[in-house]
Amino acid sequence: MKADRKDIHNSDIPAVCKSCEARHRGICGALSTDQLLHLSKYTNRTTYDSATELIPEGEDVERYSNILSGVIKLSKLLADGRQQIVGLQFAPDFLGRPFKNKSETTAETATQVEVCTFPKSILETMIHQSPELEHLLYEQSLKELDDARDWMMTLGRKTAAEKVASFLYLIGTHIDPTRGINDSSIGFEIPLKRADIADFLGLTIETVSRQLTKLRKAGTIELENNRSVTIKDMNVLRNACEQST
Amino acid sequence: MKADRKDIHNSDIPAVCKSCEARHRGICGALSTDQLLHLSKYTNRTTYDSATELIPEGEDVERYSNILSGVIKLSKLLADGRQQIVGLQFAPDFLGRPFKNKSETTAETATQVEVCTFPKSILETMIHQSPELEHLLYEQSLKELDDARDWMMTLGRKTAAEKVASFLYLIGTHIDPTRGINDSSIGFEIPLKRADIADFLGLTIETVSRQLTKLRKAGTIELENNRSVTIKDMNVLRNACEQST
DNA sequence: CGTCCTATTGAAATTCTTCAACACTCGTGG
DNA sequence: CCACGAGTGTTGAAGAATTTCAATAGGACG
Repeated sequence: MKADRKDIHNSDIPAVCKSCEARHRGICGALSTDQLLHLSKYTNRTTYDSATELIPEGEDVERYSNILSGVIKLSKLLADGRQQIVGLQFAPDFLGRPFKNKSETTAETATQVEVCTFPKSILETMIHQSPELEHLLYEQSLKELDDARDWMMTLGRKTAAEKVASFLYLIGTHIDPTRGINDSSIGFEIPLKRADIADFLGLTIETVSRQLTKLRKAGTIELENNRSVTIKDMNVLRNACEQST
Repeated sequence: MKADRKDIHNSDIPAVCKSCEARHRGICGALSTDQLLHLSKYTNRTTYDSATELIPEGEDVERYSNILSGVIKLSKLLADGRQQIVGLQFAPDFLGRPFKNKSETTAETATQVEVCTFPKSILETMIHQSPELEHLLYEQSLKELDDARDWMMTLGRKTAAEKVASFLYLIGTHIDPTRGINDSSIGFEIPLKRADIADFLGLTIETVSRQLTKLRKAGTIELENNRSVTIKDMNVLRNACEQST
């Protein structure tokens, strides 16, 4: 992957892009210095509060984004109010649905979020010029598809206890990119409130709460307050995601 | 979309490709006559019986395919045997996971299936030469991602009755591409047995059976035998996919 | 004709939800 | 400074939906 990135001199890079994760691990890594410069003329860095709706379901989107920090939830709504979160996105993910005017999902911030937005048209022009850019977008979609299908297993076949464990495991493995892969114990802030967790897992708030209590009483996790959790041993948690017994 | 396809003279097209749906609506539409000719040297048309495992989960895949007829199910397995079908694929879908050696899912025929297979390496070389080909593959992945997320709503938030209705609606809208969009009544063979339907919906065989009986008694469907069904009115069925009451 | 595979149906058991009460935190305004 | 209300989370008890267990039936095939 690294070899695919354009060989650019750091000095030529637009200032806003210099230390940007989207350039290192996101889609901007596919762009040449010239392209980066061109794009940066139209970009807009913005910080949003938690619980801000960025892309309403079914409405026209005029800008795409790169997520710079924070967590975004993608959700769907039924007419009677039932909700399902169909994906979580972390930095430096690309946010948007290329080649389609209307989004199939609502995108909403779950935490405070910083994004770098740019007009749809600019990116789509660049896609036509740069197969490498389209390739990176394609790769992200394939990854999202793999993730979505993994989660379908969780939604369709796992018990409430396994679902909650799977959720904590997912967050634990995504929230902090700098975490060593071998750290068996980690602590973090859960980026979602109970209602969101419930909507992500296809459960009720109460069931989520009860299962968290059960994990706490079993010693698998510690809950400092509602949001901050410590996984005592990720291996134990991983086992809890799939109780073969 | 049609304007994007290469302008080719019918006489130059390889014989096997002439009436192939993969060329009209599948990924081969992105190929020039020369490319089609090149690819066709390595293709292999095969027919498989129902319940044949084409791609085992986690194993190396050496060939990709286009589905020419029939239905393929993509599934995942937990250690204790619980199974979830994470997608169904119909003609002329492309089958395979590009840019990854190991498949994340098992691909198995649900019905008798005819495929056109070709070596992974040939396609991946062509992808590098033809951005248009990669674009079509990308578009299919985006569609699969949209479908997967739709289904996550079904798995996570719908009742058993709504799930079974959603399944019949999905099949009814995919099984016969020639069907008029306005036909309110349609009949078809359900391509999955009860156990598969259950694995697709995250239910048990018994619950599926009971819900089908309920739909039959309500007059929404007719069941000629276990496999062949008539939807009396697709609009009524669509409403049953999401009972707002 | 017996066996395997598939599907249906009933009754009991289980899981999860619903309903209800209560606790905690935080910001605001008296 | 404290009271109040909104928002969030926990816990218990009752209820509902779905699963599990068990029995039965039909069709395909040797």
